Amino acid sequence: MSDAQRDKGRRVTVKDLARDLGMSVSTVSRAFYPDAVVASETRRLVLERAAALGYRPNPFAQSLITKKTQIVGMVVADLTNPFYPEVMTEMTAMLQEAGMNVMLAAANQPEKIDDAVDLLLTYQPDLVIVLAANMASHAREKCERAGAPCIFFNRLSADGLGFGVTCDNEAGGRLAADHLIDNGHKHLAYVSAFPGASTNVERHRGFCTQAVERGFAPPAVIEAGRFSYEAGYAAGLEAASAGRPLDGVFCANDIVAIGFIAGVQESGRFRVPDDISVVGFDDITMAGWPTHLLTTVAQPLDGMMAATVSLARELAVDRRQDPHILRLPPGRLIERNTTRRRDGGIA
Amino acid sequence: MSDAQRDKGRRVTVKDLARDLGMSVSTVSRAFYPDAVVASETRRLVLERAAALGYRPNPFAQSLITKKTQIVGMVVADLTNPFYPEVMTEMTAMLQEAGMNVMLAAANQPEKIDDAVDLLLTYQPDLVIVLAANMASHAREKCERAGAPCIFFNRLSADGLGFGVTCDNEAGGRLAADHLIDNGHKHLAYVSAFPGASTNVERHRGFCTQAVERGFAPPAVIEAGRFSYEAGYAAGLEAASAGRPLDGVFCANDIVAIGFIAGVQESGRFRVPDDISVVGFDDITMAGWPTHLLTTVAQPLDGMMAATVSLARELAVDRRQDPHILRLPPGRLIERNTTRRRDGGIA
DNA sequence: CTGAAAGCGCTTACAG
DNA sequence: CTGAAAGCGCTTACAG
Repeated sequence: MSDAQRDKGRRVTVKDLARDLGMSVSTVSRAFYPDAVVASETRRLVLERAAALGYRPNPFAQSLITKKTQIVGMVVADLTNPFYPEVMTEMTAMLQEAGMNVMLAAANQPEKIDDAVDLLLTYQPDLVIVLAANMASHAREKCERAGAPCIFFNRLSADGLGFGVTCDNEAGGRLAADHLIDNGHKHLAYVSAFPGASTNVERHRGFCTQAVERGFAPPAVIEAGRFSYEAGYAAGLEAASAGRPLDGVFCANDIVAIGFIAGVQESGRFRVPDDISVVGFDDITMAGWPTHLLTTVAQPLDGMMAATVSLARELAVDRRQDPHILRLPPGRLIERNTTRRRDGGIA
Repeated sequence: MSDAQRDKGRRVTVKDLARDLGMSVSTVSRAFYPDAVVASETRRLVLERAAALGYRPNPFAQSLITKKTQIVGMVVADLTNPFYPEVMTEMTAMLQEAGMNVMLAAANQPEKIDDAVDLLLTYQPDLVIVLAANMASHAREKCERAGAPCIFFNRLSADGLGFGVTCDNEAGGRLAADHLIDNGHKHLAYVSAFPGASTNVERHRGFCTQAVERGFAPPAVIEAGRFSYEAGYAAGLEAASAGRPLDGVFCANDIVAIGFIAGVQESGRFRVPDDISVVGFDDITMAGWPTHLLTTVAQPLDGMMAATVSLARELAVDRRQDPHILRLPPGRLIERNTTRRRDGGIA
């Protein structure tokens, strides 16, 4: 029985492995780095024995020297949108398959997100991925000062800085406008969520632009104010009571749309889709449930996650890369039961 | 300008701080440990200067010596239940407030959860919290061998080992039975989710026991098989078509109940609550939405999370504690719109 | 009460 | 190609 195995509670270290193999720790260590110069037979021996003993290098000791931690910080807040939990777990799984670990920074109150990020930075993540959070600019700067570039996923940084992975929300907004217009809708409106969110602004702009280009007046704007069911619901109730003519609505995202529809139905004055068609954005799982069957513009989610993970791998190796924004084409508009053709539709 | 400040990119270290203060690193280090013996004036000076320079001890260097990492591993999988994202982020926020950081282990396929846990263990978490995952026993053993006790949240470990924080699901099942029986329901059924889940088993048992004690036959069991909307939906469709008499249904949890109701409605043969009353379990946010207004047994979520965090703090200090299970009383039954009184009700 | 020294588990110049 | 040595940033006996 080897020394390493005898000592039960303790992890196997390079020293154990070196003694076991009758080599120096330097040689053993080098065997784990493909670029390091070691006799190939030596390397084979080391790796074989390491696997047998269950040796795993201690990442803390490693990072003390290499200044890399293989840790990805993930900042989340404001999880009223079911879009993000899906992304969070799926992307964590992908990052773990790439050998990186995810450390979470979460806050139950927006103003505490800064403390959470501070604590996270203590562990020197190689980079930080920001989901959903309205992270203040100084938080991003703090990350970068600590050597961790930030990738904003879906929603971009308010100041436009940092890395970003998103879809072409403007093109998505255009798809929604085309769908409603092609199906004969005349009275369009946009249900706006958080005004400070790039996603909200861009979807609105695309929807508007396309409507105008196709000869319509700029669509009315209904302010929901936040990306949540409750906000959508209130907006739906209010819009139904306002008495303004309305037959085609594009909502900032799915959860707002689902709330909006409930609000409209609740009003008892109009029905979806009989009187009003509603289009969402994201295609979250819930949108496909028989309960909702929401017509929506899909996000190119797999592509966005793949792009984020691949960018993360690059940044983990070399932080010095110019920040840029990756914008993927939106997914298709998925027609379900919350929109229908009106008289005069051309589609 | 101090040495530390001049050197922009680099973090302030104890050495910097010691030089700045004209003390030894030992003394500086001790100042951060309340139990260490240092002149109180010296400690004051150190802490003051540390705050000014933004010094934060490097947790990797610390953990190399102390063998504590202040890292909590959180294992998640199978996130079809919206209950868990809420818990995950809220509990992360609470743990961060207690100075601990959360590292995630996620897998998009159940069989990969083991690799994810292995990678996680590399970072030597002080303990592991298991959410939702059907973590195999050997994974728990692996954690414990690596020095990280496991806390199972909500759903207990299949082998009953490890720490656990859950609510008294059996009492919750009884509440559901009482509510339905008090309101005159005669034909009860339980919609069963994952048969291997302690929550499923216990809720079923409580519901059954209480019905029998009150003079009813053991309620029928409708197998949904999983804790998901889709599973509930299929069960609802099937139950509505089966033609068996049915007027009061208790579902394994909210998301199953929401799916079940949609399935029943879809069948067109019965309506909720006019023909069939449905009770869920959890009181997730969605249950309170006007779309659903689900009658449900609430989880004592705040209590469960507080208990978990406090147990985590204890275990982070001393791992040697006998594993035990904390079982909190269930929350109230919240009556909403998916149940109604039938003739003969006594309530 | 404080400081010099050893050491946690690694990596990486530097010799040989 | 390999090994001895230094060092990453800390903590903690051990002297004094």
